[in-house]
Amino acid sequence: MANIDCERLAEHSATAKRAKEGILSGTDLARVCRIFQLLSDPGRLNIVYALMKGEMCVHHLTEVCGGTVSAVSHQLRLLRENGIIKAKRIGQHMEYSIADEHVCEIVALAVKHLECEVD
Amino acid sequence: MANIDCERLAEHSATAKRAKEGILSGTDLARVCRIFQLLSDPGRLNIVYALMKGEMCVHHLTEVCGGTVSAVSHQLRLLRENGIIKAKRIGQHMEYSIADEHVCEIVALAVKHLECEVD
DNA sequence: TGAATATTTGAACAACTATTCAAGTATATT
DNA sequence: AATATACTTGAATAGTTGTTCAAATATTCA
Repeated sequence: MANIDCERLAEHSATAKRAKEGILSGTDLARVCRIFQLLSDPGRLNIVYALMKGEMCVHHLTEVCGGTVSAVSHQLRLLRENGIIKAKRIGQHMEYSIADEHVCEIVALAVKHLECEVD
Repeated sequence: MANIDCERLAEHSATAKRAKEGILSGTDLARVCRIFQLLSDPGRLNIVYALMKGEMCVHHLTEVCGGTVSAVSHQLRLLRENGIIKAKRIGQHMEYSIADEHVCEIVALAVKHLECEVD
């Protein structure tokens, strides 16, 4: 029997069809998720956010972001392995810098939108 | 003794000072991380991406995103508790939709940038 | 009221992740 | 060569997270 919801549910069905057609491929999905995952840790986000201000060595990054040098180093490795940052040796020091500007834009957008929210 | 790195290291130090001044506050950092964390799971990202196409009920979402109804429901709860989506009862169904357009923009940017990459 | 459909929920379990600590490598200085 | 500084790495551990399964709730319809 036709009830008041039929129209709305038909729309849902049409939306589902469109959504199914436009779904992200397995590899695209995995790549986008991986980026978000890397940015989901406070330590790593701090590092990326700090490097957006300029190049720095591990000691300075640790000073800015807190924690131990070892923990920061582990996080730097993850970010580097995933192409978000890059490293260059300068004598005894390693100079870290941003490798993927796209990721910076995503971070900048997220921070900007956060500040828009009124709660 | 002055070596070739001094200038660069002095720059690092100045960058560190700037980075320290501009660091995200504890709560801002946590909120941005939380958003990224919610988007870092393939199931949840699929859900958000699907809802960007329009409103849908749990059954349709499960059809689009795969997995079991229970798993999708658990993920919907997390997204809802964090204000990313909202729900409305329509008879026996729940109609889920986007609550935070900012998050959609972040997802859209991430997907768009992914497609720019040449590798 | 009772059966059917749609969704939620809690508990348990397996998989993953971040940190710590100790030991390792790399470079510079003496 | 020996020491100091800067950083990395591996293993262990504790905490977190996603999924599953079974049971519960909510609504509709006969």
